[in-house]
Amino acid sequence: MTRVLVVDDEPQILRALRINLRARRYDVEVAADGANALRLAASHRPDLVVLDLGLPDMDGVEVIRGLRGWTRVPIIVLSGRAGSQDKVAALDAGADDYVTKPFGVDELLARIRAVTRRAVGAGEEVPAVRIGRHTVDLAAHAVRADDEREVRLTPTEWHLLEILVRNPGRLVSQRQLLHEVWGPQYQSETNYLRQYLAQLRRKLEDDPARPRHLLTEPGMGYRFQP
Amino acid sequence: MTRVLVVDDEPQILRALRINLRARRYDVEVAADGANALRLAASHRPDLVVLDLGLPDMDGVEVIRGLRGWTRVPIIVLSGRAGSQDKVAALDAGADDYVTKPFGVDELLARIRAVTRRAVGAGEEVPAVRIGRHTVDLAAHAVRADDEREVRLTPTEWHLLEILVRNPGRLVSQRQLLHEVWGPQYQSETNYLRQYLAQLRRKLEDDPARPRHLLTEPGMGYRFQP
DNA sequence: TTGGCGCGTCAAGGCGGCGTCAAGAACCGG
DNA sequence: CCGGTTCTTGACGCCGCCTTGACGCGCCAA
Repeated sequence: MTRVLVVDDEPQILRALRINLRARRYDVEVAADGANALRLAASHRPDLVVLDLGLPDMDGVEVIRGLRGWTRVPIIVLSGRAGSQDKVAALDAGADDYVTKPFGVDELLARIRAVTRRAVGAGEEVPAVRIGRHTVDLAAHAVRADDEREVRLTPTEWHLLEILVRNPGRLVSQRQLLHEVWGPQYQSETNYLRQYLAQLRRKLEDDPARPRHLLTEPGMGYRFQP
Repeated sequence: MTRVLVVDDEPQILRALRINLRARRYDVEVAADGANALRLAASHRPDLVVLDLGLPDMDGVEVIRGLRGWTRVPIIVLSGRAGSQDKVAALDAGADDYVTKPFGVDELLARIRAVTRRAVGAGEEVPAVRIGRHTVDLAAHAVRADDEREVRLTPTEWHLLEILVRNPGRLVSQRQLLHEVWGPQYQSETNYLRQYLAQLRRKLEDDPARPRHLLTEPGMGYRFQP
């Protein structure tokens, strides 16, 4: 059964969605604010998140980022704001769809079917990989050495490592890395990549001079080798 | 570069989308009716289809079904019809997103990024090809020998190999290879091709002196034989 | 038979890209 | 306001990739 996490602060919408989704044989969890949403998502691992952007405690886009830090679960955004800026921000933060209130329940259900249909086969991921003597736990956003010592990574280092780890064995182009970490206007500043890859190797690889997991493909990009 | 097929019968919309997408470095093909859309999709294998539902020759939902019969390429529907029924029908036929006209270009671009982002690594077909004792994985940009050893290719070698492999069994002319790899101003520098084909054979063929997969067609071009 | 063309092969040089170090700028918490 | 961390920018040596030239061979036509 498909598990859905519905995040909204308006009780009547929460109730309406719960009833409709339960009737369609979905397994429904609900949260009324961002903090609870992130907590529930981590503990219950839903197959889909329906997220209202107008939450009392934090910005909806921040919730998206919080989820995207460790999971690729489909996210459908509900919002009263129909502005182009809001849509672009939410979608680029990692949302899969954006529905403007007021919305038809039929339409929302169809969009739910659309995103979940595509998600099957994407497969559950293993958010814990090993690099040298270290374990990278994407879900916990932490790196532990074998001797229990924590390794600290800066935000940029995390962002970079995350992209590479999410594409195990695959080459990731320099352009793609620059785009995703520094923004679309960066595309030739490869010195950034050299700098941060060196940092990551220093912190993670057994022999930073001879990386075995964070590999350079000269002229093309970088590759994480499990 | 991401290939986009835009299907619309209104020339001004076609033109606006083509300009905007080209400016964002998308490779754009256009079609004005459903029959041409299906034909172009089959021959050019786009990474994304933007489809107007109001076509002169056939119903848009039929186009979606025609595509879904053989490909999981992401489909974004454009439509002037805002009715719930139309949205549900298109989405359930296999569309990934539904945008109502008039739409903001920024929003459409964001939705394009959203669906393509999800598509990478998901439903992609697995273009893994064998040459001699080696497996060429185009998606991962990697070559593995049967004994698990990685074979490293330079960017130019990759570029060349990719063109040949994407045209299995077909003759690719020297001019086309030079154009695509070195640029339009190169057309007679066949020594480059000799040089790099020899490299590829050395790295991939069992007996580089007697290639069985990377074949020369004297005076014309080269051919990849699966 | 002989010449020419096209292809495969080898070798050498230039140069761009990569890893590295270092220092200044920007940012954040106290 | 200050100290520490993080990010940005510049410089430099070196390795490897791209380019280029030269040579031999086989095929075809004259």
